[in-house]
Amino acid sequence: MREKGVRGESKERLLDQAEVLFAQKGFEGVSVREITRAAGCNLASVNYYFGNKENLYVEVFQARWVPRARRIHDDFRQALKGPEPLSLSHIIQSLSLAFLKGPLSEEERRRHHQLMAREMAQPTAALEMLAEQIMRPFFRELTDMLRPLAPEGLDERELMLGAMGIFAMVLYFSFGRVAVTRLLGCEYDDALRKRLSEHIAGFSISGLEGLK
Amino acid sequence: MREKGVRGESKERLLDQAEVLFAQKGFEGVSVREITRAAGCNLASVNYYFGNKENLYVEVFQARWVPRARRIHDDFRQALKGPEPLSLSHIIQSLSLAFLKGPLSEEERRRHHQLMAREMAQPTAALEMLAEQIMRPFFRELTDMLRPLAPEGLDERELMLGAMGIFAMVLYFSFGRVAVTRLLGCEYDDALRKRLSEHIAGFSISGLEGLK
DNA sequence: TTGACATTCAAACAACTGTTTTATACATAT
DNA sequence: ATATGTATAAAACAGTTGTTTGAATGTCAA
Repeated sequence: MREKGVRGESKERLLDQAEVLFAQKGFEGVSVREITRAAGCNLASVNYYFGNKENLYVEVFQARWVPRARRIHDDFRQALKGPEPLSLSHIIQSLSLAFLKGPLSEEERRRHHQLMAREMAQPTAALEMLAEQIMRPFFRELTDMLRPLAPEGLDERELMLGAMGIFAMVLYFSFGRVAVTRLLGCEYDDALRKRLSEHIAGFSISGLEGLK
Repeated sequence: MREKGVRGESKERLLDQAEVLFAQKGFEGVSVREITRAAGCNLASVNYYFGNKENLYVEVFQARWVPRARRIHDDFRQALKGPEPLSLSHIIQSLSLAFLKGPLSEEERRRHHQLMAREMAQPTAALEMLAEQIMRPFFRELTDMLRPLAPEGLDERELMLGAMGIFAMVLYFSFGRVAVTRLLGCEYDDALRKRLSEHIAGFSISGLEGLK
């Protein structure tokens, strides 16, 4: 039916550019004109493909954010595959590494975390979907891994909170990079990222083990 | 000179309502008309008192956010005043308590953290001022307190990161309440807040002590 | 070639944006 | 009484917003 090279590419370009701009300036901070201009499409194409601006926003999460999240989770699982038995330290270190460095490029990672941070600060229809499809299953998987290793007698919810605390720091140090560098008085380069990742891992391991 | 009862109250009402709305929907998400309507003022009053919308935004931080931050910090210092010598546990517990419960009402606290979270995700002229006037001095004060108690040989920057990690969790569990409750599957009530505060304190104490 | 469908485009829509203007009221100080 | 500075008010400004329209493409199967 459709064979032309350009066919269907507009929709993808729209999703690409919309993701970048939404992450940068938020839903209200970007205009449809800005998105279509960046994507090299006509103004009407957003409404043609997605019905309206809000649907495009949700679709950005569905078609871009979710796959990226799956890549991170896969990267995390891969790091745990090995002959040696799982240790608490190994799990947490792999976890924070997967989110702070992981399979994404520096640019992708910032976009990913920023979109997530925006949703948390001002939830839309997208968060409902993310919680259902990604966040809840992943946290379940994670706590299932941690449970047998955690100090015995540890509350189930305490375990969940521990995992969320790690994410809190990852998100904070990632999307709050401006504040971080301003406070530390240094550049946000690879050296700092490495340091941050080590810090979070070390902090979290002791933190989790102290939850008894 | 001015005696009229209503005199000067418009400006205060504008700041009040602007803070609420900016926290709720962000700078671009709120219109000047919405603010003035909520404040019961004329449309032109924003430009009359503040010159333009952006100045109003910065002034919200200067006139509302900063004093609130000082109240929290004072509350923290007050909790540390006592005959017994300072312990690491005491400091961290007081710190997370001051931010998670502290002197603010539940409503104020959410506004406070949300405004901060927005600035971190998308820094404006306001963050420059906050970093200078509030964040940097407070973190300095905090690290000065922690230094003699921390495990010796601990990097200065490691100390700073530890303090920031605590804030990360406070911010996360506070402004990300929607995600938190959705994941935990429970209401964000006083019981949960208490639990969160205890968790962060416990987690952070072990975390900081493990940074050697 | 025909008809059907998918896609792009420029133009227009009404509604809303931040800001400015002009006029009016009011209390005070001279 | 007059002038002064402060505050409120309605109306208008020019520009942008998301969305819709209708015509013009191009592509495909019959």
